[in-house]
Amino acid sequence: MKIGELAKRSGLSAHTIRYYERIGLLPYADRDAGGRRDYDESILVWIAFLDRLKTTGMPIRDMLRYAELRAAGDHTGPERRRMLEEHREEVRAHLADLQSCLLVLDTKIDTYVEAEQRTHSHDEPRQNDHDDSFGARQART
Amino acid sequence: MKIGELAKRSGLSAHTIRYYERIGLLPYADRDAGGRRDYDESILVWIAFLDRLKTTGMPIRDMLRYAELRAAGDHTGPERRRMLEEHREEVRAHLADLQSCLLVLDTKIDTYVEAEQRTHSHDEPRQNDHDDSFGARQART
DNA sequence: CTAGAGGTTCGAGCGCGCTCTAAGTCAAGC
DNA sequence: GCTTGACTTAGAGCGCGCTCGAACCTCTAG
Repeated sequence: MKIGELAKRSGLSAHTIRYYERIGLLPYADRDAGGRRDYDESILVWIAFLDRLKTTGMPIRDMLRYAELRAAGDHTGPERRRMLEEHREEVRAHLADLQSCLLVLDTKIDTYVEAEQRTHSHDEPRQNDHDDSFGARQART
Repeated sequence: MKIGELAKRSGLSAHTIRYYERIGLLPYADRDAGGRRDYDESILVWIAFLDRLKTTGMPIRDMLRYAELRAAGDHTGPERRRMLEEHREEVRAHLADLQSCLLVLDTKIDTYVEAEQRTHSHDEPRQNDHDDSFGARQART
């Protein structure tokens, strides 16, 4: 598989794939006679895993560390495990954070909905601005 | 309240507070006789709200848009509501994403745990590398 | 034989969200 | 009066994660 097809199948751009190889996130790919990268299906699994790490907010430098440990051999398993466990805790914490923010968003939206309902029933609009306001004080954007 | 105290109480740095004012996320603060910013307690509520938006991944340019709408007056309520609703959907989607990644992480960690158990019981270590491997192929980091 | 699609390398550039520096002002305490 | 320290401004710099441009090469179809 050439880089273009890998790009399509992995969702990364060809540019990004080359960049990842450059920094060591992806292995140095075999080249064909013309010097072009030729990939094996198996790379997709590794990219998918990297994607999970990325989605969950792991910085590239940590993914790199993980990749290095992996390349260093089987005996680094325990450290890789530790990395993932630590990361998992961070993800859980972030998840909890997001959930609590969601609740706040919900109530905030409710406030707007109620304000609109009041506006539609009787003709006097009202303010709901006791919380996140700075309204007219900010003139220039 | 001076900027230093606000920094402590809001968790932002004084630098960041000035930066937010500059770009319009925070209102232009009143200055005292000596030209120093003097804040009212109420700013904390707005900062807390911004923090939620930030935590949930809203880019600054969108927060700015929200702030502008707010400054534009009460009639922009519906659009602000729309923004928040849209944002909420993104947050929900991201949350779901994270949760599914967490599951993958869990099973990945399990794999490592099992590998370690095998290593500890009989002396022959084993590989678990059918998935995210590129092991020895990557030499130079 | 030629055109065009898609590949190569190297290195510069970009968008984001801060973060920091420099040079100066001001107010309080010794 | 002098020092200290928190503040002011304008503007440069940074770390991250790409993203793109330039110049060149190679394979394939017509």
